[in-house]
Amino acid sequence: MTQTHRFDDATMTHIAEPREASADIMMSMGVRMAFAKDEEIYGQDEDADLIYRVISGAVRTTRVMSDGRRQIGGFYYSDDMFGVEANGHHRFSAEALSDCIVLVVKASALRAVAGDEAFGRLTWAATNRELDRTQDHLLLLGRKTAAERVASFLMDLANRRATESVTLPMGRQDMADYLGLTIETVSRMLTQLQSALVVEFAGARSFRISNRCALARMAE
Amino acid sequence: MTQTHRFDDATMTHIAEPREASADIMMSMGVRMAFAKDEEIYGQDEDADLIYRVISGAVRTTRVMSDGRRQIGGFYYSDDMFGVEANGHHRFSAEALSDCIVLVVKASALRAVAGDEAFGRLTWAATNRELDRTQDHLLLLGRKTAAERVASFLMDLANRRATESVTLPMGRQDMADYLGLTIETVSRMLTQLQSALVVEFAGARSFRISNRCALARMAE
DNA sequence: ACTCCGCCTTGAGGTGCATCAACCACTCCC
DNA sequence: GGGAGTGGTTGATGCACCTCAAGGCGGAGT
Repeated sequence: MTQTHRFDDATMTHIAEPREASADIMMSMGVRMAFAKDEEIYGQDEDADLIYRVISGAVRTTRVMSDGRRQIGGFYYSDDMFGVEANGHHRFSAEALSDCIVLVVKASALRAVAGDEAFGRLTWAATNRELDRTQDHLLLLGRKTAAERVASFLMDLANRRATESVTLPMGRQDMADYLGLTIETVSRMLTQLQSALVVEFAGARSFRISNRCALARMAE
Repeated sequence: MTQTHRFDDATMTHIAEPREASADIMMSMGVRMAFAKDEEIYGQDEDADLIYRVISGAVRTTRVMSDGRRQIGGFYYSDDMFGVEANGHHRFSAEALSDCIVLVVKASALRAVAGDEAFGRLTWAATNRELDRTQDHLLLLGRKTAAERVASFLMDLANRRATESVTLPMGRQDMADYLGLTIETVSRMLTQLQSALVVEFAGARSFRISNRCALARMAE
């Protein structure tokens, strides 16, 4: 979990400033679009001339294999940018995790107005945050046990939020497809974490960390 | 495997030009360094003011958990750049896969000489290729079976090379740590692919694809 | 040739997670 | 309230991969 802390620090320092600087421009140029839960925002292999930013709700990016196996690349919450691609096409598809509102801006237009400099900073920061997250995710999928994956996931989520009680914006299937597990295993690990008095659930979608050290230890 | 093809195409079109353009500058500014097999090139969490490029031999990047479990992030071969970081520190460590020669350039100096423009293109291209590879890797680790992982790996390797017979530059342990498996499982899958007449090995480190379609199908 | 050594393969057995199948808790709608 | 739908949990069983333990094989040194 030192990885995650490092990443969070980076978000605070390097990225917050340029993100804020260009945020106003995005806001003024962008179009707000509403998406219903599970609605597709863009598809895998589609051309990507738009960049996106979550205003409210949450978004997931997914890649699906021919036989239906699904891998979720990431979750995006308020103020997170997504859909920034360099090669001009999307490598994942994006779907609304819940009903949500997304700010959509035409990349070429943003570049023209904000200038190459600011646009570059913006996309660079987004891409880099993405790479960082993906690399942590890689270790999780490659080498962590089911219990560690679930613990890591809850830890990450709690770190983003900073509130006492955390709401899970996604269902078990989405957690499973992010963690490379099945819903049943996710469920079992969650009850296991509860009986170990590490986290405490109020309903299926809301939890509190009872023992942060223990959770960090379990996340490796 | 469409993913991988897409990536290869992208390398050819988008990236080849700027990479070549800045290559000369890197060559002229850089220092050639030799590393012995398994020698560390840089360490995880070290500061990153240098960028690297493989001249000969090969390199791996790794992340190690406290209890010794290891995940390999990627392999780098001739002309591949690695070690390009945005936040100024390395998220993986890098080690020589074999005796190798690496071109090392100070990032800040390269930027000063080549100009922000060219430097930006170079690092952007490198980061983006990295993200692309890592995202494919994510699906592999999250959702593919052992057989599919090994098949994908051989396919990728063969696609990079374009020669009839392909030499594996790494041992079984490195393959395993890249694929999220154990050496035994990797070995078993390899013999399985051989008995299915999909690939043919000449010794442990060299193979030929006998049936490319079958291999592609097995890689999903 | 012989032996040593690192690397790879093969086998036997165990286990962590998947699979299959109930069951439970909510919510919605009549 | 009853019934149906949706999402989550729990249990029994199976299997894919891991673990542990022997070999086999090829290169380097003598």
